[in-house]
Amino acid sequence: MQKTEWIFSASLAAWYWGGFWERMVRTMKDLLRHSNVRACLEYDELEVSLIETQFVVNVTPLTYVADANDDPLIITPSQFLNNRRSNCTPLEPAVNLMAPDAINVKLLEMDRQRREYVSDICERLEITPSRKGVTDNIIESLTFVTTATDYEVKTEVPYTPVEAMLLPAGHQIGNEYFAMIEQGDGAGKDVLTGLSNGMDRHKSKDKEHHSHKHKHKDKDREKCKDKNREKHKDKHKEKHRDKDKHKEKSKDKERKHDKEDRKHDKEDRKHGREERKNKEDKKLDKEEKKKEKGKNKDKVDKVSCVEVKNEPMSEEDDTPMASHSFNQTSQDSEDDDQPLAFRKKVKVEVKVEKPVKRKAEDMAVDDDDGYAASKKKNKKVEEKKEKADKKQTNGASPTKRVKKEEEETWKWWEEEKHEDGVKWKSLEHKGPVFAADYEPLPANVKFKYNGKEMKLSTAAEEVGSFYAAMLDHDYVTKDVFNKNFFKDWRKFMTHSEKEIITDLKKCDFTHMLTYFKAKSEEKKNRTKEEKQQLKLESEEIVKEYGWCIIDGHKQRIGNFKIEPPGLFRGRGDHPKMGMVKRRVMPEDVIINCSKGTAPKPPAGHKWKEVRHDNTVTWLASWTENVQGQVKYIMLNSASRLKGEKDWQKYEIARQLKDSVEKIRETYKEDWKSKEMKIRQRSVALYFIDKLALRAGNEKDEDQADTVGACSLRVEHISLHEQKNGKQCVVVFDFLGKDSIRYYNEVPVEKRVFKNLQIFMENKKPGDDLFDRLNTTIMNKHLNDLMEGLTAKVFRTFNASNTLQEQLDSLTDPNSSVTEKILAYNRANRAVAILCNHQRAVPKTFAKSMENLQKKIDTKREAIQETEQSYKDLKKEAKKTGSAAAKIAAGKKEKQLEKLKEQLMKLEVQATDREENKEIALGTSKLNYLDPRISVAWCKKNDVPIEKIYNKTQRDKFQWAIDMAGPEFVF
DNA sequence: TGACAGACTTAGGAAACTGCTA
DNA sequence: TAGCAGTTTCCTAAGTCTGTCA
Repeated sequence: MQKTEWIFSASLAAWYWGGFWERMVRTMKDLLRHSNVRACLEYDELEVSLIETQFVVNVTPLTYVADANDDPLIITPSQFLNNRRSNCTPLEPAVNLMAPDAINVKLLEMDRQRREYVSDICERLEITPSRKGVTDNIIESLTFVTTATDYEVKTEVPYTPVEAMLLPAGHQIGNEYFAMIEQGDGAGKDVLTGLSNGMDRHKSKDKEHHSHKHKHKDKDREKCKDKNREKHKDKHKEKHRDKDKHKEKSKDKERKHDKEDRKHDKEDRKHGREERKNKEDKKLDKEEKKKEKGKNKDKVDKVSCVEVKNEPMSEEDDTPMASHSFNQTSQDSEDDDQPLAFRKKVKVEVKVEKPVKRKAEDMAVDDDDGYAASKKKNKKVEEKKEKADKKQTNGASPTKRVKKEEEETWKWWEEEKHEDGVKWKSLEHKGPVFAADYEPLPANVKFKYNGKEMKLSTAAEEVGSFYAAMLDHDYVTKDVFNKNFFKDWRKFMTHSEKEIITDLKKCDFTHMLTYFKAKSEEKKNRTKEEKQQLKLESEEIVKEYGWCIIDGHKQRIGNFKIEPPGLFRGRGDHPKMGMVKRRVMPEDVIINCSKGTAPKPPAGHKWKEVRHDNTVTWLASWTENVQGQVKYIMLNSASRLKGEKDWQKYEIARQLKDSVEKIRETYKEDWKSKEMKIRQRSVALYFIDKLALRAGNEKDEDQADTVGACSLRVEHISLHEQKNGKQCVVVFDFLGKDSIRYYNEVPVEKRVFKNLQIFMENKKPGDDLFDRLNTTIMNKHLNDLMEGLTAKVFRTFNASNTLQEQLDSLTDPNSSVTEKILAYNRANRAVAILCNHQRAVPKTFAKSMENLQKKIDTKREAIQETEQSYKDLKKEAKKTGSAAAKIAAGKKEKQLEKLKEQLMKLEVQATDREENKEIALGTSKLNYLDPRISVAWCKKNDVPIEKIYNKTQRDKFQWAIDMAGPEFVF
C-alpha cells in the first residue's frame, strides 16, 4: 500500500485536544504503535515532532477502522480537525494542515474492552461527568464524532485516558497498567505533563535564581550557560547512542509483539522525559530537522494558505499563573521564559561611517515578495520577458526606449511581476540634487556676543544661521536642543572663536533672524513674473532630476534632493535634538543604477560608490551623521515599485481577515498558558489587535522614549477593577510614535486583567510590562500563525476593515453626494481615531474658529431680522391683501429658508472642524485604508473619485482605481 | 541569540499652493 | 486683488521588519 504523509502542527492538535500537547504526543505515538498502522513505527519523525512542535508522521495504512456499525471509517486530516469542539467555528483554512486531502488514515478498531477500560479509568480517577465526557470524547474523536464542549481540567490526578484508550486490543487491563503509568512518572504526578520530573526540579531552582535577577543576573546567566554547555555535550553523546539503538529496533519491529511495544512505550516515556529535559541537545539538530520539515512541506504544498501553529500549551486552572508560581513552567521554556533583560547586551555606540555593503552581483536573491496572484506567475512568460529585456538592454539606451508620452499611466498591475527579490531590470537616473552652497551673510548682518558685534568665520556663521532661523521655534526653549547645538557649533568655530564664545546665552542672533525674515518676505513679495521664472527654473530641475527610467518606463522620484544641512529636529524629548546635520557631499553618496548608466557627479567631485543592486529600490543613499542612519533617494508613491508593495500589503491584510478569528481564539487560549512568555505574548497581541497598537520595537537610549505594545512599561498602564461603571478597565497613557500621546480607557476581559496584574507584580514603574517579549518574538509567532503576518498587518487590517464596516453602515444610498462624502469622512475619522492619528491643533485654529463663529452669529442675526421682516410683510399682506405685499412676503420667506440652510452648513462645518481639530485623516487614508474599498464605494454610490482622492492620491492609487469594481469588498 | 545594518513604510509639521471672500 | 483659510506637497524623523554576523 502506498505510503502517505500526514503533517500537522502538534501544538494545534494539542489545542484541539484541550490544550495538552504532551497528551497529544502520546496519543499519536500510541495510536500509531497500537494500531495496525505499523509502518509508521519505522520513522523518527515522531521524535522530531516532540522537538519541533510539529508532527511529521508517515503512515502506511494496512487495515481499517470500523465504527459501531462496522462501516470502514475513511478519515481525512481536515475532517479530523474540523470535528473539534462543537461550540467553535470550524478550523478550516486557518489551520495549515499540510496534508494531502485524500489521505485515508485508517485507525485502530475500537473494541468493547477498551471502552470498558476507559469507563473503569473514569471511575478510578473520579473524573467528573464532563471529564468523563471528555474521555469518551477522545475515544469518539478517534472515531471522529466530537461532542464535548468542556475541556477544563480541575484535578491533579494524572489524566490517563489516552493511555487507557490506547491499550492494545485484547490486552489485560488492570492495576498493573496503572502501576506502570505511575512508575513511569517517578513521582507519579505528571505522567502526562511531565512537570515534576527531575528536569523541572532543576528548573525551579533556576527560576529561583531568576527571582533574584536584579542582584545576580549576569552571574546567573553565565552559570546557567556553563551548566547548559556541559549538559549539552553529555546529552549529545547520549543522543547518538539512542539513535543507533533506535535504528536497530526499527529493523526488528515487525517481529515485535504488542507486549514488547508496551515495554518500549514505557521506556519511551522515561526517555521522553529525559529528552524533554535535554531540549537544548535537540536544538543542535534543529537545522537538520528544519530541512527535513522543509522537504515535507514542499511535498504537501497544496493546502496551506494560512498557517496556524501554536506553541505548546500547558494545563492550568482558571486562576492566574502567578499563583502557581513559575517553578513549574514547562520544560520547553527553561531559558525562554526568563525576562529578556537577562539576555540583553550592552549597546555599541553608533558609528557614522558604516561598512560598505556587498556588491549586487554577490547578493543572493531574496524571497521577500509575492502576493497570491503574483505567485502564480507563469515562468515561461517571465523567461520570455527576460529575454526580451536582455535584447533591449543590449540595444538602444533606455532613455531612447521611453515612449513619447511616458507620463501616461503605466498599467504595471497588468504586467508580469519580477521574480522574487528582483526590483528592476534597468534603472537610469541623473543622481540627486545637492543643497545649494552656503551664501555668507551680507556684512551689515551682525552677530553679537555679550553685546558686542563679532564677525564669524564662514563655517561658524553657517551653523549659527541654522540656529538663528529657528529662534521663533519652540525648540530653542529646550535645554537639550541648546546644549547639543552649542556643543556641535563649537566644532565649526575657529580656535579664537571657541575661546570667545563660551556661553550660548550671551549670543545674539536676532539681527540674523530679522534678515532671514526680510528675505522670506522679499520672496513672498516677488512679482508675478519673478515667481513664474522661479517656477520654471524649479520645473527644469524636476524635469532633469525628478524622474528616472526604470525598466523602460519613466517614473517620478519621490525625493531627489539631498537633505540640506541644518539642526536636527528630533521629536518629543529627543536627546539629539539641536545637533548639526552636516552638509552631504557627492563623496558621501552611493549611486545605484544599471551598469554603464551611472550619472556624472558634480564637477570636481566623485561618488562614494556606484552600485548596481537590483534587489533594492533606492537610487542613491548616504549615511546621515546625527543618528548614523542610511538615507535614501527613492521613487514616488505612484511608481510601480511602491504601488506593487502597497497592493501586496493590502492583500496580506485581507488574508488576515480570513484567519483573524482563529488567531483570536488562539491568543485567547494562550491567556491561560502556564508559560509567562506565552501569556505575555498573547496579551500584547490582544492589544495589537483590539487597540491597533504598534509593535513597539526596543529603542536605544539616544532616541526619544516612546513605546508600543511590546515595549510598554508598568508606568504606562493602570488597572481599575471598576471605572466609570465598567469592570476590568485598563488605562493606557504613554507616548507612541513621534511622541504622540496615547490615552485610552479600555475595558478588557477578566483573564487579560488578571494577567496584567501578574505581569505588574513586584515591578517598578520603569520595568517592562512584558519582560519576556519583544517584537522579534511576537513577529516570529505571528508568522507561524500566518505566512507574512506581522504586528503591522493588524493595523492595516483593522483600519481597512473598520472603513469597510463604517461605510456599509453609514452610507445611505438615497442621500446626496454631499451627505455621502460626509459619511465617508466620518468613516475615515473612525479609523484615524482607532490608529491614534493625531495632529497638533493648527496654530490658526482658534482664530479660524472665532471667525467661523462670527459668521454663524452674523447669520443668526440675519435670520432673526429676516424672520421679523417676513412676519411684518405677512401681516401687511394679510391686512392690505395687496398682491405686491404677498409677493414680497414670499420672497422674504425664500430668503429666510436660504439663510437657515446656510446657517446649518456653517454649524456643521464648525462641528466638523472641532471634531477634526486634533485628528489627522490623511495618514490613514494614505497608509492604512485599502484604496479599493474607497474606489468601490465611489463606484457603487456614484461619488466622483475626485471627491475622495486628490490628484496625488489618485496617482498613488491608480492601480486600485483601475482594478476595483463596485462589488469589491475588503 | 542579540546587536546591528539596511531597507523600507509611516508620520506629523512646515512650506507652498490654491481658491474663496471682502 | 490682497488676505486669508484650507489643501496639497514636501520634508525628513521615526517607526517596522528582515537579514547578517559574531
